[in-house]
Amino acid sequence: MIPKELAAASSRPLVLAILAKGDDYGYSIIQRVKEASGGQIEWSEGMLYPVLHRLEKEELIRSFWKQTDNGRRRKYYRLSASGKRSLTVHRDQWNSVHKTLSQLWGTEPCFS
Amino acid sequence: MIPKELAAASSRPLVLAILAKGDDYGYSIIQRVKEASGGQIEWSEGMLYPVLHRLEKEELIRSFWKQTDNGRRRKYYRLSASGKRSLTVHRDQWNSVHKTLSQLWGTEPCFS
DNA sequence: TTGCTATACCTAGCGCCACTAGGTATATTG
DNA sequence: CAATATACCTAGTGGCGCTAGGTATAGCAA
Repeated sequence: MIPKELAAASSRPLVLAILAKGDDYGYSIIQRVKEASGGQIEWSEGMLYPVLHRLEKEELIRSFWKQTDNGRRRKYYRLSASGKRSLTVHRDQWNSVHKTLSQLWGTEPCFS
Repeated sequence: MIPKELAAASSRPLVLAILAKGDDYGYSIIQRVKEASGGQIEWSEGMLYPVLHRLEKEELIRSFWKQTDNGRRRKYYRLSASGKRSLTVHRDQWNSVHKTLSQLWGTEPCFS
């Protein structure tokens, strides 16, 4: 279980990172995060959708509707140019904090 | 500049990690964090003191007053047994998220 | 037919927490 | 005798995860 503060800090970077790999929609993003984290991170819909709406409002991502074969509709999101830039900023900030924490924990800092 | 969500996620782990190295007081903790982060993380007092009070309320840390030579008083904090346990939990949660992010960013995950 | 589950979207209200913007007090320095 | 650094505190605000609901379609089983 990931505490809410850590969830808040990682939600934007995670969504941006996933969309950097290709367009995706909400329900699928939740499953991807769970998969990528080995089941450690389990997002609720009530957590993700507001994040997506905020990112779209900030124009870091754009949305468009798509129909599947069986008629079910999905709202896909695509990373914008500024979203790509934002992703690297988030990554640098994260790594900066991670380096500090690793150092204090007495383990080797991770420069990746 | 570290965004507020990332600051929120790292404040507890950072304070616990610093106190794990020895007793310390508020004003000094702010400087230690700035130093340890290479100037990247600059905490305000209005951010740190509530954190310390919360941690004390949760009994993860304990406080005691001390007089310096020049007569100025300082409120020192010490990590409790449950605080030490909490530190490792925070570290594991952090590393879990970090591993996921690193993986999605396409860099080698950091297992430290 | 009638549920039940999975998929797929949405939001109002609550509570936590960083941050702003103040306040108090003492020691040092110009 | 101000200005700065040290050292503590807190009320109010806004952002955001989360709970707990809602809507709707597809597929499957009783």
